[in-house]
Amino acid sequence: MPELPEVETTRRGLIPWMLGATLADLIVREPRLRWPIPTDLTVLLRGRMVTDLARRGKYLIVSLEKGALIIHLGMSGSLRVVGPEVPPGPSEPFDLVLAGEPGVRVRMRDPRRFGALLYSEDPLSHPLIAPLGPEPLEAGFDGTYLHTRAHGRTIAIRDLLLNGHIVAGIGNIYANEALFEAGIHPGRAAGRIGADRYAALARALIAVLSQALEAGGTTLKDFARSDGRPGYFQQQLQVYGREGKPCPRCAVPITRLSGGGRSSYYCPRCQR
DNA sequence: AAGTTGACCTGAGGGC
DNA sequence: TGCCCTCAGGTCAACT
Repeated sequence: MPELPEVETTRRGLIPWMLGATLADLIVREPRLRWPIPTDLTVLLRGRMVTDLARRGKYLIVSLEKGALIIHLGMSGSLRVVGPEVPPGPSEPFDLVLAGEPGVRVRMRDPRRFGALLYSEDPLSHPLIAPLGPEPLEAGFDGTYLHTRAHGRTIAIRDLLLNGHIVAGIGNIYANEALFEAGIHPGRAAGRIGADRYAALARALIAVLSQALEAGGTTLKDFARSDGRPGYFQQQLQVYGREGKPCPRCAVPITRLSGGGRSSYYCPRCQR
């Protein structure tokens, strides 16, 4: 589920609660996520203060006085701030309990268990974080960068965009939306797209991600902000999930290409 | 090296 | 109502 805008929305929602707070406890109800939650983590974390809350791609990095937590929401994850009186549901693997009388906690919900809670002394050197490509909403990302990385490659441009080692934080929704915006067919070989079109694609990615962020992300099914509200960007989706519906630009029906895992949605007329 | 496929999981929705 | 099938926002590991 959560791509860059959803993870960033989550980060912003958590900041007022977590920044400067001390971790009183970690309650693990289900350690079997994508990687097991380390067994000694609870003891390790108690009493440590949160000094920073950052995002890298789709990863949240909770920096502590010493070390950091790395959290990934997988396909179906979300983090919510709840009081101690709220009973945990069956798909809620852990709570990060904040120190202080009310017993406020950050509760992970993750039905498919593709998420992760890991610990690292040096998160930026962690094998999951270090190889990530540039942040699309920061300096250093533009059409020239994409064009260079795509040189000579036959992989479909949609799949190149999904590779976090090329550019961080892009998932299937925003890859499809940006390709529509830029008028590029999702199946086109990445190495056969010119510099000018990569410039348009980089601009489209930045625009789509920024607009989604403003809307609080996209909620198709599972995603909730840290206060429980949904995102609203699904109302602005142009092609994703709109198979058979008219292209907003030319009214030709949107095509869905499944075959091989994740679907591509595109306008067969506007996108080449 | 680059590209493709399978694997990890649960839950929802459609067809019969 | 219920069963079976397909599909889903991610991404690593193991293949070719």
